[in-house]
Amino acid sequence: MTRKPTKAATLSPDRTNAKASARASNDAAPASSRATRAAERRAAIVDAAMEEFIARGFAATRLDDIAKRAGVAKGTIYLHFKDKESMFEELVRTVIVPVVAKLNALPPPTGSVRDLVEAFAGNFLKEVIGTRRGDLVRLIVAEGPRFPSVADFYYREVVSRGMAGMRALIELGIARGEIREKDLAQYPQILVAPAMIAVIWQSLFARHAPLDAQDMLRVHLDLIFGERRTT
Amino acid sequence: MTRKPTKAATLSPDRTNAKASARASNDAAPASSRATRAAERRAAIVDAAMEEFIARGFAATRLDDIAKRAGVAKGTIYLHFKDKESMFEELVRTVIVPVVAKLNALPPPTGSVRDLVEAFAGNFLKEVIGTRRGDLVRLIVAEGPRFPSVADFYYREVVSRGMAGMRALIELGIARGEIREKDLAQYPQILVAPAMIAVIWQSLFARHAPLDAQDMLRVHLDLIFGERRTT
DNA sequence: TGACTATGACTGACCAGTCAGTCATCATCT
DNA sequence: AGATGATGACTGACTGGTCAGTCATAGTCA
Repeated sequence: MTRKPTKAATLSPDRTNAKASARASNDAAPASSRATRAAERRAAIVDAAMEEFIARGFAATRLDDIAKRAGVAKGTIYLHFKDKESMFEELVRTVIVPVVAKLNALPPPTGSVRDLVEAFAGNFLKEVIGTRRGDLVRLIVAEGPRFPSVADFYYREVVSRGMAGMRALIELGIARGEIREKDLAQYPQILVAPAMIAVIWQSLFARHAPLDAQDMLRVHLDLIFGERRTT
Repeated sequence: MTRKPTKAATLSPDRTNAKASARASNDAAPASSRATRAAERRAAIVDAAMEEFIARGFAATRLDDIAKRAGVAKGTIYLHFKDKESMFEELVRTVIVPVVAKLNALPPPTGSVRDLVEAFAGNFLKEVIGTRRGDLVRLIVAEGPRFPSVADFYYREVVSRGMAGMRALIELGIARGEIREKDLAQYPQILVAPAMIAVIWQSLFARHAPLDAQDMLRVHLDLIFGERRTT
């Protein structure tokens, strides 16, 4: 009963309007090859899906909403993705791969280990904590158990690499005498734990008690490296 | 069309069987008053719901499954809870309240601050990390943004109290000279971060790389209090 | 024009929530 | 004590609505 039969007569105008507004998002891009257009649409779908999945979680997200937000018809989604599930999986891959690429392009180890770690933390603060990317991390924590393939991918590409990198950094710090606690190299998790907590805190409790993540990370690094002497 | 008319004749035996098996779970408890029975059923529903929500998340959980697991008809659930949503909210309250009660029954501050914190960590390790309770924490992180009331409740009852308690402990440690880092009292999050990470790690990555949470917490405490001298 | 792409109405499965009916338990009367 | 009626806990088939996925049709580009 909710479904209106929708006379064929009203159909055509509707379609035209819908299309016009959909196009509005790309806008003024006449020199697009078919392939380029397709890629743009795919990107729009990925963005929209990310937004919706973060806001509602996998199960509660409607493909109709993703389509509307992307300015695309529902059927179009199925030209790019097999089904909802594999869309979610590919989405995570698509968003995470560039981050991993960035991490691999590590700045060459110059200066003290503390400076390195601090640069890292600064980056994380700017690029992850309190951003869409941070929400994605929370989403992975949320959906991980129901998407082993996503959890596996995330572990393989991000967690294990990140841990290895941090461990190397810690070992360097120990060798140079900047870090006292020898066993820390066994648990790089301790180094990154406050950063992860900050990510989660921002999306759950920022409303109740805003957290100065930057200052917290500073204190944490003081704890590990010893208090900073000058400024 | 899918629904079979189900002859009335087959109905009666079915009912009897269903009831028998349902009763089987309580079993050999003839001395139950109406009220007692009702409480037991409610508890069974809460347990079953917890299990299902943890395994599938809120949106993907079917009330039919909860009912089946609890050995109860679907309608019975609605005698105890208004709807799915408020069932979830009450579930979280029901499970968390006893934990809070336990925390309020703090052991009197005897011995060093490190011993106190260590006892605390030991408890957390045993009672939360790698248990259903730990999974519940992950569930709250997962569903929090879609259930502000749950996030609020959790913040009010657990997080803010926990933070206050930890802060007091840290200040005591600083006053007694056990803790160097003065600013730590501003961020009790740093103290508990590795414990939270352990909870999340266990439910996401234990399969790939099991984590010795106990040892990790030991290292973390060494970091804060300085290396243990004896033993 | 012909191949390819996009559309959105439609279908079928699925599921939260309802409610008419059943029956164990309890209260009251004889 | 035993019989009779009242109560409300419990049941599960059913309803109304939702939504993933399909496909006939329409549009677009080379």
